[in-house]
Amino acid sequence: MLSQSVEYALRAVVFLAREGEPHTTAQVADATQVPAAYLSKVLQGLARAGIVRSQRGIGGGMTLVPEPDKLTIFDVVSAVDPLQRIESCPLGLREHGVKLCALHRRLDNAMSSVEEAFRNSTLADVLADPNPSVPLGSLTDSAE
Amino acid sequence: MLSQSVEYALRAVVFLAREGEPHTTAQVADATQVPAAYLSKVLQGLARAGIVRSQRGIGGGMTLVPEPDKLTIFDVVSAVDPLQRIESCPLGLREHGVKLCALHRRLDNAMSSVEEAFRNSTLADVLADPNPSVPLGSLTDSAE
DNA sequence: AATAAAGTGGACGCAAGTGTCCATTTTAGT
DNA sequence: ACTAAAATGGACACTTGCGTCCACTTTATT
Repeated sequence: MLSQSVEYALRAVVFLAREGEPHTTAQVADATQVPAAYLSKVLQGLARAGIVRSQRGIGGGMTLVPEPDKLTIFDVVSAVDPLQRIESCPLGLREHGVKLCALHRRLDNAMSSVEEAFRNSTLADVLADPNPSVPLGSLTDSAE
Repeated sequence: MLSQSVEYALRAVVFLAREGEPHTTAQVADATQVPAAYLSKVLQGLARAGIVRSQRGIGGGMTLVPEPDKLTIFDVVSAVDPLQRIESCPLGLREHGVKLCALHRRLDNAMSSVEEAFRNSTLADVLADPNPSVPLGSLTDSAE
């Protein structure tokens, strides 16, 4: 339902939010268990969206731009692979104007609940979650 | 987010539920604005799942098997392209046992809300929806 | 038995998502 | 200036979802 790219992007963003300092793509890839070359593309997308800043050369790497409490899961999803809401009836029938038919109304309501849940989850929320299982095998704390 | 096949399957099922009588794939395709040859494959999937019964030969066609109030959107989605819930952390880290980390807990909660919404929508509900926009350009009533 | 209507199955083509590789560019440090 | 580190961009390969086409089988009707 959510694409691989979204999954990778979220892992990367959580990692960067937790670490704070700039990290190279290779480091992020290693910590998040994502193919480095592919993650590179995903991060480029995040950079274009202003979620991440990239710095070339020695000492460079990727840094999270927004404060973790200002960045939501929805923002990340939107940057990589936006949730597609159903705006108008896919049948394109004139009978259905702006209003959605019973079926698509229900489908879009489901999308809406997902969007809402994502909008209400900031990165700070995720990091602060009491759940003992850490979001990522934190490289620095107790990597293996 | 939901696949094209799911969209097509739902349109077909709504149509069949509304009509009652057996209809050929061509008729369903025409009424639902779906490529006939492709719809054929989708319907085969629904037939395998027992949601639809197919009858060959003259006078044959596709018929909905369950009563509309016993068939949910969830059933149709599951038959065609099941919602994939997140069972265990995709990272496969031993630290995370059965429990999901904060990130994936949130992602799966979103999936969960979608599943719940779909489980609570029967085809009968969809047909009975007060919404003026009909689910499909009903072929029989006022097709064009 | 012949015929026409209908679904079935398999092969194929196309596009998009995923993933890899490499040459190039930018940049910090010496 | 030189070098090493890092991101960037483009080309390529693989897989999957979407879609088409056609030969084949099943079946009702005459």
